[in-house]
Formats: sequence, C-alpha cells, structure tokens
Amino acid sequence: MIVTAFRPRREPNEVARVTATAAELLEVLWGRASTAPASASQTRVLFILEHHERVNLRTLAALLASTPPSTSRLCDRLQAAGLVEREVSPTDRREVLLRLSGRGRALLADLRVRRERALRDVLDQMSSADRLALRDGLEAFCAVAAVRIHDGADETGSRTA
Amino acid sequence: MIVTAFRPRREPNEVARVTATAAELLEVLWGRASTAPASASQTRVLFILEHHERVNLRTLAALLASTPPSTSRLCDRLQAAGLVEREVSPTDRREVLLRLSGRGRALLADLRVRRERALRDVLDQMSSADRLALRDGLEAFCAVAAVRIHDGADETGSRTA
DNA sequence: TATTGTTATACTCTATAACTATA
DNA sequence: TATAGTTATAGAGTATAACAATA
Repeated sequence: MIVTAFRPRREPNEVARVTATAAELLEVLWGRASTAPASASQTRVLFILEHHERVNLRTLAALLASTPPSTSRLCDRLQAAGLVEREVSPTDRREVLLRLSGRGRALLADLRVRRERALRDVLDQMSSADRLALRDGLEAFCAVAAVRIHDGADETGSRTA
Repeated sequence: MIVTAFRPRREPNEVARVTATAAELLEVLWGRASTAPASASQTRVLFILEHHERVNLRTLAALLASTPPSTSRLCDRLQAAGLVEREVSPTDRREVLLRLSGRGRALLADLRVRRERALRDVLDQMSSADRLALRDGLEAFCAVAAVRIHDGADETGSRTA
C-alpha cells in the first residue's frame, strides 16, 4: 500500500498486530498438543531452569513473576515428579539452589519435538518465500527479545511496577 | 548456507525451530504484562467467544479442550465479573448460549493494546527490512494456521486423540 | 535485624462422578 | 434413553500473612 510510504511510523504497529495474531493462533495450536505429563506452570519452570542453572528460589520466583511460597510448592511437586532437584547452597545455608534433572531435560526435549511437529503442519503449507521471510524476521525478533528478557529479569527483583 | 540448497527438506525444520523459540520468548514477554483483571483461562474463553458468538457450553468446552463442568464454573465467574452473558437457547431449552458482554470486548481490546505495546518495544529495535520480512512471513503463517484451527475445532468434538 | 525459605489459609482452575432437566 | 448443563468433591496453582532458620 502507498500509505506505508507516507506513514512509515505505522509499519511497526502493523507488524505488532500480525505478530500478536500469530501468537494467539499458536497458543491454540500448541494448547491442543499440551505439555503433558507436566502442567503449563511446571513447564515454564523447566524452561527457566534450563537457562538459569543453580538459581535460588527467590530468583526463580522473580523470573516467574510469581511469589516465593507459590514457587516453593511448585518445586515440591516438580521434585516429587523427579524433574527438578533441590540443593542447599554451599555459601549460604539459607539458600536453596534449583536445577533440572536428566528427566526434566528429557521432558523439555520431547515437548519441543511435539510443538515443532505441530508447527511443521502449518509451515509445510506455506510457500518457500514466505517461510524464508518468516525465518529471517523471527531470527531478528528473537535476538532483540532475548536481550530484553534477560534485562527484565534483573528489574523484576527490584520493583513490582 | 549451501546445505540448504542440497537439502530443501531441512528448511521448514529451521523455521519451526526459530518460530518455537520466538513463541517461548513471547510467552515470557507477555507473561509479565499479564492478563489482569481476568485470569489466563478467562481470557482464553473471551478470545474464543469473540470468534464463536452464541456458542453453547459443550462446544465451548470442546474448543477449550476442557470439560463441561470446568467450563461451567469458568462461565460462572466470568458472568459474575460481567464479562460473559448466558442465554437459554430458544430452540432447545437444555442448551445455554454464551456470548461476550460489552465489558468483555473492552477487556480484550485493552489487553491487545498492552500486548502490542510490549511487542512494539521489541519491534522498534529491529531493522525495517527485518520487520517487513516478519510481517510477510507471519501473514502467510496466520492465513494457514487460522484454517487449521477452525478445522481442528470440528474434530475436537468427535474424538479425544 | 534482615533475608531465605516454608507453612497456614483462601481462591481460581481443572478433572471425574453423580445429579437434574429437557428431548 | 440420550443429551445439556450443573453440583459434589478432590487436587494443582496462585496469593497474602505468619513462621522458622540463618546471616
């Protein structure tokens, strides 16, 4: 559309809208594949522990944007399921360090296989040009988003707003 | 990579992987913005009702991949919050038809504004070329995914596998 | 005294089973 | 009798408040 040339400021809004729409569709698509045998909340913990090995409970709670009591109970169940392991910190006996177990890693790998299979069903129906555009656009998106998420994790601990 | 030219079958896998990564990042990004004042489950109902006006409770449960009792209670709370309205079907007095209230629609609009704002923070840091690639790729993705989701909704009622 | 984690209690969400009303 | 929806009951997830252990 010619409008785009006259109003370049509009373009990011367009992209935001289509990205949000894609995310909503994906939520439905993946919701059907489910995260079994772990719940969505438990899976979220596993994702975080994968990227923050040996984190303590309060930090994990902050990364989840949750509270220490909720996170403690979540870890109780994850530990009972053999997906997460607790360890008393060697430097501060008040702290508990969490980490993924081998089973936890295996569960994540399996989940990713199932999610990507669901994605493949959609991607296979797209043209090669559209797939390549999607790949390039998303790679750039991930690069920026990953940085923001790591920054945000630090802020979470300092203020709730 | 030259490999891509020799193994075109690999390319959709690459795209599936980067799409899955982007979705995981977005989950964290949007998880911080939250769906308040409605819960994630309640918001999911609102999204569905927006696209399936005057659906009955069993169909809504099927679309959620949930059960009638859970869905009934969910609607109790949504109705109490003034986000959803119940109506006895004029053709079958056993059936209850659900629909979004004006407040429900307003909540969805507000949520979308907040989510898109969070997206904008990421998109603004991308190059214009990357944003346009993302837009084109995602538009094609949405077109295909939307069709699959509507097909899948019909199957949900007939079998659980 | 401040910080880390847990326990106590309450509400939402989810499921299965039993029940009511209508077809 | 079959179907639509609700109620009964139980367990997971979340929150705030009160508590225990350690620094």
